[in-house]
Amino acid sequence: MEKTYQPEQIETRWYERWEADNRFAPTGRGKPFSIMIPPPNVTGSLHMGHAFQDTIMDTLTRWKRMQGNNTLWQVGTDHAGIATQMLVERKIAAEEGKTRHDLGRDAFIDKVWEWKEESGGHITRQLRRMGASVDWSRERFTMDEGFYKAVQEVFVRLHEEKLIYRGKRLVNWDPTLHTAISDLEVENREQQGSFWHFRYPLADGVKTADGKDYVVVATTRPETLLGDTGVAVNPEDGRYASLVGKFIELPLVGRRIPIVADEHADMEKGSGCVKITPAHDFNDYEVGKRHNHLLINVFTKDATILERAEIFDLKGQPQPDEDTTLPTKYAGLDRFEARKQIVADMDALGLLEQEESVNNTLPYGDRSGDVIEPLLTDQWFVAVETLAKPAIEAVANGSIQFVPRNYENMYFAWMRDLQDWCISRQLWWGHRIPAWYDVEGNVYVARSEEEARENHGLGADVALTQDEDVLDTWFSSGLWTFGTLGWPEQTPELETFHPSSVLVTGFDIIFFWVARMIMMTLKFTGEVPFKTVYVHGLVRDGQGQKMSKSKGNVLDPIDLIDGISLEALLEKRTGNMMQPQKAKAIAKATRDEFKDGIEAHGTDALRFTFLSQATTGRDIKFDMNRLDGYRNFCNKLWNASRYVLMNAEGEDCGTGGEEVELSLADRWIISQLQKTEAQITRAMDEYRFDHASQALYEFVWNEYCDWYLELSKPVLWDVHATLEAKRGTRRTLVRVLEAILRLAHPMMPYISEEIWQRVSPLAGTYMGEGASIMHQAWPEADESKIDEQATRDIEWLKGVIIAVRNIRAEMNIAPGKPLDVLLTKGQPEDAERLESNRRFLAKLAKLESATWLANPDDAPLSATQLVGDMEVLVPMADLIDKDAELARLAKEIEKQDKLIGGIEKKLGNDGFIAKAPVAVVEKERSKLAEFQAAKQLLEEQQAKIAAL
RNA sequence: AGGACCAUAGCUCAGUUGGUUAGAGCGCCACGUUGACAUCGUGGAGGUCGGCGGUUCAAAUCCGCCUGGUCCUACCA
Repeated sequence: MEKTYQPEQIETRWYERWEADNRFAPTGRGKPFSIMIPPPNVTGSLHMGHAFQDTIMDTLTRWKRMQGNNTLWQVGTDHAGIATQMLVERKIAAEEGKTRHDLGRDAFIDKVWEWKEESGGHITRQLRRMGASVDWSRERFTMDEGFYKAVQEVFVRLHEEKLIYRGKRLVNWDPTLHTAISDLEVENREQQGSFWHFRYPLADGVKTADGKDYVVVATTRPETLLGDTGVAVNPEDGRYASLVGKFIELPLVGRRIPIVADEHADMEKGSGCVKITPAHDFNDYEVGKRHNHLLINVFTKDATILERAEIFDLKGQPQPDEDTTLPTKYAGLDRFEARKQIVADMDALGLLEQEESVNNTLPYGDRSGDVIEPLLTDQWFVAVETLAKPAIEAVANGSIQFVPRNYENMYFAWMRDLQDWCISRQLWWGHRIPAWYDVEGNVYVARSEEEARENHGLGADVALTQDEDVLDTWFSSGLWTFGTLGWPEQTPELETFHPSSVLVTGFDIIFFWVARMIMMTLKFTGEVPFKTVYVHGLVRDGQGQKMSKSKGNVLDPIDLIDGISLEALLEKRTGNMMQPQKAKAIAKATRDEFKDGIEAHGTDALRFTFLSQATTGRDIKFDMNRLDGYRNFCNKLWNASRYVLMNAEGEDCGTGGEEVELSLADRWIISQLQKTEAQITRAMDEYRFDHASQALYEFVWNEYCDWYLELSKPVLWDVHATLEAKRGTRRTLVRVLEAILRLAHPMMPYISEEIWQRVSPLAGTYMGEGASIMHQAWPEADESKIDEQATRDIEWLKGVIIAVRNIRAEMNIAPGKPLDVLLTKGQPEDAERLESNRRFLAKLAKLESATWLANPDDAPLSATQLVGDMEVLVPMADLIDKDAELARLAKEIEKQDKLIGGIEKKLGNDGFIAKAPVAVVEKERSKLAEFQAAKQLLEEQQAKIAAL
């Protein structure tokens, strides 16, 4: 073995081997366990959030596989409609100077497929680097033929049940991308804006109660004035009661619009009057509905002003008889230009009462960066109310459990307040809506054009055209768990692996994906999509900032694995930026944080870091220092294994079941191993990967390496040790290490496999050529091997060793100088303990001799330490530093005093004695006795030294 | 504005049903090249558990208020 751990030499090799040996596929034996990967964007690349999530899924999968489950981790990618389309549009613009419209729909779609073929492997290659044990033979893509079938089927069936309908409604419109987008794709950003207070003149000579011939309304979007259909006042508002039913003469437009009473108007806000623009505001739409207003749309799809308004009733029917006149001067103006112009014109008319500066939050499209406009368009919707009921029930009755539990509240909160879901997108890349129109605009929903004709008796002479729009990506990903298993066919996979066992996902998409999956899956399979939802936090940078390309703080997991030079990192972060002006600041921040670039750490260390940070919190501040630490941990494990192999290979390890003699250390480490196995299994059961990783770390480093390996040396290097003793120690060394490797494997697959291949033959668990740790049994704790006596004895031994080391450090005695040590007082068994552990003591504490002193009064002048109530004495007649020792003792006594004081206070409290459980009181009393005894011994020692 | 979550060592985080001498890793200080490992070893320093109040014999832990932070919803007249 190499002297240090070199991950790059083993990782890729092992992954290729596992994949070639088809180790990832379900075995077909055991209880089914399945995880469906949350599909990443096919043309995207792996970010830290993916890497984190994939680590958790792989750890679960490998663990369940080792436990003998029939395990499927199914992988796949998402077509990510808008993101992918934009990417390809930008690419053809750059390379060919063309738009998608220049190419036409079919040619453009071909381009997207080409790009998918070219770049689609990127993210799956990265997944492989992370060690993901996914069944590649079952890889799925949301645009696959089979999956598209499922999508169509769902659409058609929902439509048949009238749970999908088409309507003219307000949606979040992205004027740059020309499509509706979901709430998820809207980012609310706060900023400085203006609030314009306008005077709206009353028609017909009407006056307000205080004699004015106008009312004041305020708006942040003056351009929507053109589409106003009324002014609302609160029904309780005495100031305006007389105006209800009267009219306004809408400035600039001249339209007569009514004043209505509606509780949407808040008496406290502004003047208490609010303008109503049902076609351009979600709240106003509701108000308009209550008062039967028309919808007056004044925007084009580019959010410029129309020449003539488009007027519809609330059912979306055009109203050809209405007056659509708009002022000609605004026609064609961009909404923000129109805003300026309208403000200026109102001002010129003396109707601008005030311009107020306010902070307000505006919706932005997260892809385009454009301000989202509520716009009236024809869209397809899912009526979610009936779907939501069983979905709420499934979580309420425990069929689906969230981990951590508190996310269930978030789920319920959202589910209780559902809006119908707009599923159509004005894109080209995606699942085209299975609906056809004839020339009259009648719509036929079917699985194909043929079926549409058949079902509706339409002859070949009737021209049909398919809906131009595609479905929201979340619509198809809502079908992910069952659509990928072959539904609507009743496949064996569907039978075996659905419902899936666990969904691993971030809390940010609970609403958009998790909730919709639950609704759709219950509806179409009658089953929940998954039994458990493990919700993790968001990976942030070391400062707690969200990682984003525009902030220039993203880390590529692969760079943490392989390392990257500062230059390459700078290029990655500042090259090809959307906002080049930020490059300088980003470069500086990057130089400050990574002045020498990033070292290679290997996949296992990265995975272990993620797991150790997988706590129940919502933010995961990625910690480079911990990454370093866990790389070191890998090295520790590596070197411990080197030691074991050096001492075991070619030696008698008792593989054949030969007689052995187990030392105290052997019995102790075996006992500790059982506890660790139980601990790790429990932590995994509870999804506490931080606890699991810590338990492993602790056992490997602080018990196996720090103590057991050291304790094995006196046996192995002792020429007088019996054959059985040496065999016993070697057997324990290799068996415990072999178990460690199996425990580590789900978390650190590569290093555990690499070492296991060498260790397992020695441990007698080798299954022959071609065996892999991947399919070995998960270690089960054996209670009968827990040896509390051994634990106590080792604790005693450690106590003595630490006491001597402590004296050395405090007294400035060279670490290598052999010492003569005396033990005295203590318990009757302590003398025996000394006898049976002399060789361990001698080696680990570097003693010349260790002697039991029957009569404490015979003790020479010494530096002392307490181990329980036993004294460890290092005679120091010649070299004692009186002051140092007195100072040390004083400190110790002070510490004891503090403890004693605390307990005395407790015991002095009558209420405590009367009300606390007896066991608690007893415990305090025995602690008090212990501390007092210790203090007494220290004081005796202090007196002795002081008398010098 | 409403709601949720969070606040523990210099940093990143654990801390079960209230009873622990409040822990870990990293960092820091001192010492150390014995044959697994300097990606290491040994020893050590460092916390009034955000603040105030309450419940209790007992609070890091339960409750209330305050401060600070994050997120969601809403407002965006």
